[in-house]
Amino acid sequence: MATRLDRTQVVDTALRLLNEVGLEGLTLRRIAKELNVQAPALYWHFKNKQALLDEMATAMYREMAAGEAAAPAATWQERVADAQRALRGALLRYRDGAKVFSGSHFTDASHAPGQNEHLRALVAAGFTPGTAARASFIAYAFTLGFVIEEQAVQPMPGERAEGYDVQERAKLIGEEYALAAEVGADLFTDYEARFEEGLRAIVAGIEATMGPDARS
Amino acid sequence: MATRLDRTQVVDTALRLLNEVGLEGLTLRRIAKELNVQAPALYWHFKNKQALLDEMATAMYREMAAGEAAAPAATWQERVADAQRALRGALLRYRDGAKVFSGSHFTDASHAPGQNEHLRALVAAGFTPGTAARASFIAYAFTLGFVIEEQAVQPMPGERAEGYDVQERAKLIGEEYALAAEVGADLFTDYEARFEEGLRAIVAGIEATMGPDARS
DNA sequence: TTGACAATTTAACGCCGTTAAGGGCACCCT
DNA sequence: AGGGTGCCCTTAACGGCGTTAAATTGTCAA
Repeated sequence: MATRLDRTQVVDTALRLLNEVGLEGLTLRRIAKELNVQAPALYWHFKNKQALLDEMATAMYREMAAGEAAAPAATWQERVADAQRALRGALLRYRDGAKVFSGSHFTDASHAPGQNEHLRALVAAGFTPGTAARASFIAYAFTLGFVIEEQAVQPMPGERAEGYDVQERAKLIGEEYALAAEVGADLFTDYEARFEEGLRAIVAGIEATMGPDARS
Repeated sequence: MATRLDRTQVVDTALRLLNEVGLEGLTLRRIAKELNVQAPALYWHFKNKQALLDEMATAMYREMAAGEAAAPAATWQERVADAQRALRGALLRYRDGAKVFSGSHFTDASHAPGQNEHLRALVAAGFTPGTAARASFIAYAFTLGFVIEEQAVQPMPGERAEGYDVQERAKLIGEEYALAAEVGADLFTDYEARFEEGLRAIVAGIEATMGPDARS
């Protein structure tokens, strides 16, 4: 009935479906159904499920690059922060986005232009290429870990997973460990502000220990 | 034949098996076989597979706490860094350790004492409880993201996953994006030193923006 | 009109997590 | 000593998963 499949169409459908059913529910049969097709048809376009997931991760990366390019950053500090904001935004756009992303490889070189430009800007600011790359990776690791934890608690903006009730947690921990009990709200709410706070710390730390003017 | 099962025995066996077969190969049937038992027997001890994985994550956390307590840290900076070193060590001890850990909940409060003590030390150094908790979470997110990426490239110390050959990557990216191509070695090797470098940056950043003497 | 080849379907395989039902075995009460 | 009780495990089975093999359709060129 409908026109024939192509890779892009499959990837788009799979990403849309991801938000409805989550990574666990994202089966080839379910994706195929959404495309009015039988599951083995997908194997004509993708070697296996992992190849489809890889393509999905690459698509998410492209969305990130688009979001990043929108605003031209003045300083290297803002550029590093903006890149992480764009990455977090792209990951949050999809249920289990961070897990899908971290579990996948890029198969093509479509990330190279953006990455190259990012490094170029840091080098222009005084970083060596190696230091620029390692510093960016540190920021990337922070963002990835942050969003993985964030999405464990808030699968989608506005939703809340079970088992992370702050007051319940406090009761479970008990009075003996009052400090640990009291910080529940600081750990499981207000991710937006806490990400910004983390970004400030990461950028300041890179500046102090790896930056163009670092004393080391 | 053998003596009866208990939860601890199942968790220990599952963790040992994890290193042989990885998270993907860690099936209930395989675990049961290792215990000379049929798969449904495990359901007497655990509500479902996730409950077993949760217990495995908790066991990993206990190993971390043990590794951390070994060395008494002098400054809050060293304490934060030591906690992350211990966490990374615990995650690296198991194949896919970071993924298992990040995908699981603690079900009991056995993490409370260590967490409480950690916060207590930071508060004694001049942090507010909330700031101490948020700063620790930032460091934790970095470590988690770092080890997830590390284990994607090096599933176990000494091993190397396919698809991360530095020279192949450089060839794929091509000459047009020389900077991106050149930093391959900075991104996919020498994780030990790069983790320490990241730790220095994180701690310095926390100190500058959230610490007891931060200007804000 | 026929043949080739791309794209899909049908059928099946072995594995997965999980549930239902029943059986053995230790222990306790009389 | 005998019978019940409840823990712990087995056997059997279910539906669904990713994946493969083979047959089938649709499309377009010669």
